[in-house]
Amino acid sequence: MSLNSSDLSGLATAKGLGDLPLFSKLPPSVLDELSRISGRRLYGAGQTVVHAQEVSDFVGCVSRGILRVQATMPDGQQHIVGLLVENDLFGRVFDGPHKFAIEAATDTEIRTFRRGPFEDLLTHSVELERLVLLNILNELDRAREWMLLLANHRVTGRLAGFLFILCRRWGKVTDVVQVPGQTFELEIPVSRTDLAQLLGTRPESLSRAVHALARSGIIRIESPYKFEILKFDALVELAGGDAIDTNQSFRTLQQRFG
Amino acid sequence: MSLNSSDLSGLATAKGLGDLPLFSKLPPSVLDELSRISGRRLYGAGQTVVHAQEVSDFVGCVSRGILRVQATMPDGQQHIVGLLVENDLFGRVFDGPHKFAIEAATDTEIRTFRRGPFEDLLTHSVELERLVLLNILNELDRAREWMLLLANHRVTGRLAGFLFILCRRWGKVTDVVQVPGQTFELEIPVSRTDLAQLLGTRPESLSRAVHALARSGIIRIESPYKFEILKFDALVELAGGDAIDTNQSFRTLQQRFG
DNA sequence: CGGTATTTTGAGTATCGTCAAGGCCAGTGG
DNA sequence: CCACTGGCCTTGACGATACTCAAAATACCG
Repeated sequence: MSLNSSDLSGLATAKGLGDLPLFSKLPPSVLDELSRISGRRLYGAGQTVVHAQEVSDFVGCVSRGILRVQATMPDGQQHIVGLLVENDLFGRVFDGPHKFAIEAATDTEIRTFRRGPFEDLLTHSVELERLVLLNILNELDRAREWMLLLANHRVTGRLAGFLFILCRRWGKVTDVVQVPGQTFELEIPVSRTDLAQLLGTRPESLSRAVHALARSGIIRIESPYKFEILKFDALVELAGGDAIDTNQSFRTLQQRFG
Repeated sequence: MSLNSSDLSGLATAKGLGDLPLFSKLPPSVLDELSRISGRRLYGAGQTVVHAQEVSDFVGCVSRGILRVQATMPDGQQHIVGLLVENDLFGRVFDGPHKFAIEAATDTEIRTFRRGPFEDLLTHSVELERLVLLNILNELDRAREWMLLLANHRVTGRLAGFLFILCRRWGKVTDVVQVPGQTFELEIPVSRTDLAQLLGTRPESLSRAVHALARSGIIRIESPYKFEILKFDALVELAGGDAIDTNQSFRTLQQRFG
């Protein structure tokens, strides 16, 4: 996982957008410009990438690891409102300060683009503009999915919906989901406290919910951060009316993995 | 920020975009193009503007009334994930089908733009592009605010946060908020059932919460759909850690209204 | 004025939050 | 190498809150 820093110097950085399949379809000239204003950053788990209210001077893209988008309450508590994984863009293009803080949930590598030049490039490249627009639009849909998830009244239901979304959304992210045979293996490198905040509950209740799912034979707890999904349809049923169209999403998932 | 409509008569209103201050700062040529591909539509309360999974042929902007963005569950229940008010844009630019249905919560008038030409215009006009991008970015932030709101464990807290956000966000929307002296008068033309879904609870619990707030002297119930906010700070306190930075938002609100 | 839909209220039950204690793991220091 | 310590996860018991079901009151509309 550790990247040798010497690999990053010189040519690797100049032409090194190969680690970002997100941009792979852009025209070479745009890629060239992008790589020119680009840099890499590494964050350890828990480090802050962007502070709330900060006017950051860069736009970022996650190339490895997980970032959490969170708000700090007046009383000091922190609530997570989103997670960013591989190929997720973040940054307030054309806009003012960030309204939420961004912290590394795991050791994370991000690709940065200087904001000013990126905005210029954005106005010149139709392709890049589309890319960014669609990315934000998708993020909006995901946020709304989260709202549906949080609207579920039972903690087990919210947890089931969460696991379901993870399977669907991060199906291709090797860090998080593996597919041994017919079951999924999820690794969620987030503390119980964080996960509880994310699902709008307390660590104790979340723990009970996790073990309730395990007792029902729906999941298997390999470690506190590693689950195996045994009964996918039961998960969907528990999620109840959580996801937008569980059926369609499930079909998509089945098509992808057989 | 209020633009006299007569000021626009030469450019915008002549072509009929004067009702949309959102676009007022765009260059005349773009306005011209916009009005050329534009139309008006009226919807009665309850009518569907866009079906879920539908690939709509237009991009819309609310000029009057309230739209609700909602998902239909497998069991038939409907959950609201967002509300659209005056000057809110909606539509999946460059993208596939809508993931959520859009219905009129009240009698609503929207301004439509044919999607293809709008996308073309978007790629040609930097200003319009920025406008759309910022609009979506703001919507994303609002969705995340909603997540914070829904993360509150008590129904009264969620309701308080909801009322707070309404005051802050629709402070200028005459349809919803009036400012008689020092108190706010909110009109929420949404059924209790819808409101309950929006806040992740049941109509009964919501009703109790509303009357609990009334008994505490925080609000006054004028009618089931019309409240007067009496103690704003108490509202904020009940919302607890709901909004991102209640303090700053409150200051903004105070500055706006004295 | 009457009929219908919506809101409100009430009583009982389930779920969840809270407080407290125990167990597991990793890092630390003797 | 082992005991200790601290953090995190888990478990248990209790109280508060919210959901369910049912009925009454109110508002809305013709």
